[in-house]
Amino acid sequence: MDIQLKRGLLDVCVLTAIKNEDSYGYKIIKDIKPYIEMSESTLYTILKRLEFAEMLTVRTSEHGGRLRKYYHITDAGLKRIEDFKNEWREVMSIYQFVIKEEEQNE
Amino acid sequence: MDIQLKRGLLDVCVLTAIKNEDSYGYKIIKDIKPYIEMSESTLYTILKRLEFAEMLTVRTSEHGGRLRKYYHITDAGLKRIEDFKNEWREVMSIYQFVIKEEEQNE
DNA sequence: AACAAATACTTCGTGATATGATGTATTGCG
DNA sequence: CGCAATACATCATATCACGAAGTATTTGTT
Repeated sequence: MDIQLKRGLLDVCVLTAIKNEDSYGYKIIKDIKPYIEMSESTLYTILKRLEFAEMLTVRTSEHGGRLRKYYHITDAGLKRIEDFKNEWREVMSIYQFVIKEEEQNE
Repeated sequence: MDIQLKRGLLDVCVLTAIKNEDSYGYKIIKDIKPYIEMSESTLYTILKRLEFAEMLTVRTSEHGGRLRKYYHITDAGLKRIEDFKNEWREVMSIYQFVIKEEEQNE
């Protein structure tokens, strides 16, 4: 999938993945995979960015001898998802513009 | 509108704007404006990129004493629009993922 | 026991890109 | 004359996705 097209979706996908239940890096990637592919370096970059933006909080926890960082969504994170939903109308109108012009030639 | 969300749409919007009729920078911005805002520096950067990628060709022409560069879409440009349309299914599945998870909380 | 694969997180460098700021130059209008 | 509109160009900057490479443990598999 085109990188540029992904850019506007990745942050919201990650937030969605932790919305109903706190989750950790490795699991987030696997949960999102059916919808969108994301490398580890990309995910951890995003998680750091979202933490800095206070859209999620982090809690470190031991699990089977391995370190795990659990991410928890904040109100700002929830609002981010709402904003995305509201902006989707604009996105669809742009999509319609592309499709409409297209049809004139078919 | 969120910059990241725009990134995947701008190129295709510009190509769509010149698809049915050759056009020039200033007009493209005005035609697209109802759908998506774009500064001049952004547009000319995009036009140069699309020219380099051979998705459009340029023809300079005099018009009322003023210089005008007319942009004409190529087959590769048309294919770019087709690819965008095909990728839209993936985009919508991601959108559904966000919406679906959302509904579980409402 | 040896080895691979899976789990889990981190850091660094790079290339792509949207945009503001700034500049040049002409036409048209009041 | 002055200003907005027309029309294009360049530069510096900040953001960001990603590959590469690394560290470390656990869980199969042979």
